[in-house]
Amino acid sequence: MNAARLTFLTPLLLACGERPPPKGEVKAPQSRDSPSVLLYDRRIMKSPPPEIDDYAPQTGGLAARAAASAGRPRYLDALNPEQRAAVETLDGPVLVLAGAGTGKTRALTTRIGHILALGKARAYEILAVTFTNKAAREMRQRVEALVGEGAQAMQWLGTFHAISAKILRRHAELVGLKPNFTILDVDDQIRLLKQVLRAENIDDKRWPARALAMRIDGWKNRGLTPAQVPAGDAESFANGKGAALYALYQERLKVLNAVDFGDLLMESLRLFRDNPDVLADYQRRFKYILVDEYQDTNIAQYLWLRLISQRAPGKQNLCCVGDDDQSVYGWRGAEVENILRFEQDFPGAKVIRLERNYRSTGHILAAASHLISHNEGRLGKTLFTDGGEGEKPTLTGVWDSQEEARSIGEDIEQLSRKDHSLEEIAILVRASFQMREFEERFVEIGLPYRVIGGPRFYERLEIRDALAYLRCVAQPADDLAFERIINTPKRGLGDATLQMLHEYARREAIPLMQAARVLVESEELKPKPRGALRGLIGDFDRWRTLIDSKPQHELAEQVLDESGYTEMWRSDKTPEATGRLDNLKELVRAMEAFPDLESFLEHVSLVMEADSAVDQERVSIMTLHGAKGLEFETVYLPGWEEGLFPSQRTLDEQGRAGLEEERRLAYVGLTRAKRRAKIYFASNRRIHGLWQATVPSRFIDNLPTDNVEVVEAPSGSQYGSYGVSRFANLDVYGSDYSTPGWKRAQATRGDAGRGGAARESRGARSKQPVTIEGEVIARSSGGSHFSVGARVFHLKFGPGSVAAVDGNKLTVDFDKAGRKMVLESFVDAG
DNA sequence: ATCTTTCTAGTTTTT
DNA sequence: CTAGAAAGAT
Repeated sequence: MNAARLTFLTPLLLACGERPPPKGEVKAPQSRDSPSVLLYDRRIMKSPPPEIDDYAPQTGGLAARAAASAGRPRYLDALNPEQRAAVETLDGPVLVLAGAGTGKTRALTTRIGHILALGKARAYEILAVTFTNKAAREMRQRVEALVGEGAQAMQWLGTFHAISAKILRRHAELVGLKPNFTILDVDDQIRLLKQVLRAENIDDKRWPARALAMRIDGWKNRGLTPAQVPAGDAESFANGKGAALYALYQERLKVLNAVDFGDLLMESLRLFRDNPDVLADYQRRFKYILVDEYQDTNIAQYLWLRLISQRAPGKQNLCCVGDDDQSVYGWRGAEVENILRFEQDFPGAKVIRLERNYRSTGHILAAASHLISHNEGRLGKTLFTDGGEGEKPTLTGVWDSQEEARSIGEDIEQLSRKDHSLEEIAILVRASFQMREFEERFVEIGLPYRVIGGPRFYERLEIRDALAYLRCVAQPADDLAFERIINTPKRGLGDATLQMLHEYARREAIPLMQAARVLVESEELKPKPRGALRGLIGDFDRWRTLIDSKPQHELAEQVLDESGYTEMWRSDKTPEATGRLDNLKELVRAMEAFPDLESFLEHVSLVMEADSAVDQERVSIMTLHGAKGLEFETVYLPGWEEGLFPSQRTLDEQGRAGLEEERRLAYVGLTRAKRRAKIYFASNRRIHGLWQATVPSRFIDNLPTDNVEVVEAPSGSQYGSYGVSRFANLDVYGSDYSTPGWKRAQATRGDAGRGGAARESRGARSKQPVTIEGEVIARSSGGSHFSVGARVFHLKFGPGSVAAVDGNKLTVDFDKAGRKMVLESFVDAG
């Protein structure tokens, strides 16, 4: 205990003005037992961002200014009373419920500035956790803008995973790891699981490694070790072998000295539980804890926070900021319950609501608020704005997804002609397959666009290959990396050779690289692979001698050239080869910014992203999930159809909770808009290659009539007139609720149909030309039920005969288009 | 060992 | 429909 306390003081002393000693002489803060801890800490000193223990208040900085004017600091004046409360309520647990666009980040960063200004804690005594690297970066920048250079001393500002990794490296030995453990990405994880499955003779056809990976992730999200996996859960995979496979996987990870993302949290939990003194250190160190996007925390993260925030009773200076209405990551383990339960979890917690919205106009806010009010499990907030009413969100029905893209494209061009910046326009889709049609259309009309969220830089094939080479150089025991590149480019080292290496490596319990080294000297291998393998090992040995003498980016270039990897793509004639070569160049360039190879690799494993330059003005196309936290003048929300949005799958798997999460997603979408929100739905959409008739989303019924305007698709549109009649159909479906999705919703949701939907759709109806509506209703309610064999005519598919009838759905064999499932109301008697 | 064909499955995504 | 992966052919 004593030792622990003393070591804890070390950084404190350093902080009081003394410069840290030169690198080589650094005394490890946690030098209790393991020599490798010391080793690691030397490593850290070199890595970015540097550990700055010598923070001193800047002369022109905030602290100084605050001290000078003994009254209330200037920066508080820029806040509204609630935000100010969020900043100034420093002691005890605080939950800030921050609605969309209410200045959440501002409150959070100002709070950090405030703590520093008052001298309540030093920068390195504040723990600030975010979910994404982007959020962390943004927070750092904004704190920096507030307090100057001091923000760099925020060494505990980062993602849950980055901070856990940092803690774990310091105490790796205590959880059976070496401090230089590797962090596996999803790809490695799956390949490792495949090996485990094969070793257990489990058919990875029937039980795919991906599925197991998902389960294991799920367990880790819930903080469950293999032994703690509930029996029922374990049953569900490979006839009850789930938990056992999980255990085997963990064993393999330990052997490889590796962790996956989930382990970063799991292992730090274990570290804290098994080593109360270590935990106590951190509890003492972090005088103030701030958590962003609390609604997205999973159970493991919640447990982690609970442990680390338990200082002396009643002194949990924990401030969580979040919005229960924006919790959209339930499917990957986030627990809305965490935020709903905050007051019970942290007794005496103060709850502060930020409800003044600075982003959207009145109508948009009203529409969004009304929509979300259909959810039940929420803490409840009422957003308001002082800004004007603005334009009403619009609702447009179109014939099919192609017309949707066409129509939105035209709309954007019109805005663009009126000097609307393309940067301020976004198309937010539910699922990424929706993006393609927009891309195709935009390419056609020459509208510059940018797809956000696609495969990220570091996830690309060529980048992963290149990284695997570098990992092998830096880390000869990295089996997964070695395996990845052993035959890339082709060297004639195929399955047979790899199999042999594996067997030998397992028998001798040594890394693959070492096994290769031994086997090359033997006669086990045929001459050809033997020579190739010897060459490869020789290359790696040579590159490895250069680690300390050559800058890492030059080394990388050399490795890629000499291995033949660059050549492989140069001789590749496929169209994407040039792009891949460019990416490799970009990778080498990105490496220059790092002090050495190791710190680069650490950065990459945690921060799987690279920033791309903003060149030209472009429209953004992204998923609703990807749009969280962003804002745009104009937002297009296409694809509001049952089955797509809300997603049928979510409904099937999560029931009512899933529906509410989807609705929150709709809320997130609407609240991204500052001035204009434009909702679209199509009557037909191609799903898995075949055209399906679709039904407008029930969320459309959740919108308030008074704040939404129904508009026709642009008149130039090919199906303009159908657009109107299709929209009239909205009422037909909206009021007879015979769709499968609706029935399911009613089954899962006790109070379904509370009348709201019906009431609202009537409003929408009043805007429609009566004649068309009458016609459509007459046709639909006239009960013209088709029977098997009847001849029918469909606008898109032409003539056909009915093969089967299922409620209002018909299976029709069309003469030209083949067999399709269509809704009864879309066909006429032929 | 590698190239070609066949099959199958198919949200959302960060770390 | 279409990308990616696994089995089959050379």
